[in-house]
Amino acid sequence: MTASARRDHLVETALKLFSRDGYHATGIDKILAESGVAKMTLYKHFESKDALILAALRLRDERFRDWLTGDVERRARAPRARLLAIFEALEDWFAEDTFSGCSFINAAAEFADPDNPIHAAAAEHKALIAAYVRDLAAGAGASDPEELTRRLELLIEGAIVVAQVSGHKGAADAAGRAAAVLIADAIG
Amino acid sequence: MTASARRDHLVETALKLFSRDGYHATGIDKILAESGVAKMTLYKHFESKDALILAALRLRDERFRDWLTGDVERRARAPRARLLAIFEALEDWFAEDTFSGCSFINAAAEFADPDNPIHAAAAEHKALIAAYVRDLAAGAGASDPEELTRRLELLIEGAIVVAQVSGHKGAADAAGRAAAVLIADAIG
DNA sequence: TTGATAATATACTGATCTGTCTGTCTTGTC
DNA sequence: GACAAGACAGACAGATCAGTATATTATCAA
Repeated sequence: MTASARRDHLVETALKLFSRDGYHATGIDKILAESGVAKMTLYKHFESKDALILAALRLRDERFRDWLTGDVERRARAPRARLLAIFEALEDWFAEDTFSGCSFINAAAEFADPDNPIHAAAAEHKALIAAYVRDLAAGAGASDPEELTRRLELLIEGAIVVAQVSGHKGAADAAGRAAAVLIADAIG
Repeated sequence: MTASARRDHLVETALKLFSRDGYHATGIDKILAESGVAKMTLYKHFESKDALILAALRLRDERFRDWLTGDVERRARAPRARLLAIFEALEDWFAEDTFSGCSFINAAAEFADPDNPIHAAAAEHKALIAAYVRDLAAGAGASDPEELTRRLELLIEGAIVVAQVSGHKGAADAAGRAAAVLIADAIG
């Protein structure tokens, strides 16, 4: 196994455990045992646990946005339909048996200080998602794409939280219905 | 100081630190140092740290719902107006300098297992909030109060998350405007 | 084959974690 | 004032935490 493949495997394992068990609750040793990587190898690639967390979040960000945009673009073609397709995609996500909320919301919860780089990475991820929504909202002809984006973001984040905290997997469905109303109001 | 006052002070301190720094990141020793209570006193009142977390969440649930309903009822009288007043109340909450998200969302993030009593307490809190919204939605004459409640819940949770993760304190405002649209759609 | 590179296992810091134990001191009550 | 209950401080257990040091083994190119 090459060095960069080992690094990737480490980050992959870290992401899985951080997402499942949380950031503080997941110790370095558990990640090492699960990945079969030596401790010195970890600290050759990353200067600290926080740096590993950041790498895991970067991987998650990349992977999640690739999946979301790909899935949405497969489901629908017109921007307006794609806005609604976001919520169909969310529904599939919530139904995964490994679903345990959004890694970024969870990270921001554990690292509450906005100046913490981990918290900042979470905010950055949300900003990138919002940018994607904004493109679609503008393409759909919303009179105020910014405002529509803000509103749809609320539904997206709300659906994620309700699905995770209360276990209502139908949250995405309800969010989709609410989104339809808000989109109609914003476009006419 | 009487025994129950000491217990209350302990729970109070625990709630403050858990909310500010997180549940795993806050050690028993820090709570004891901050509250000036001896370790044995803690373990006389609570059998474990988890039991203390549960007590802190119970206090928070009680206090938050009292504040929310009181604030909403002070702001408006008609059920429909009260539904909108919820978002004005949220705005004030987000503006507090100690605001660091919802203790229950954060707890559910750190204790992801739905069977964990702490996670269950978070779900219970959200169910009680939803019940309050449902009463208002029914009183406002919504044709489907359940559905309107689901939708408003998404906006409420979404606003909390956006305010915390992205620091957009205006999230409550946007949520209120979206709520107005959804309420008009649900009532006419 | 040789030499360099890199990953390995293991042991070790020193701190911190939850939870237990002991013995002293304060408090309230009769 | 005597007594009992409860809270105190502080040491301790045993585990785990992040991170470092060392010495051995595997890999791979020249």
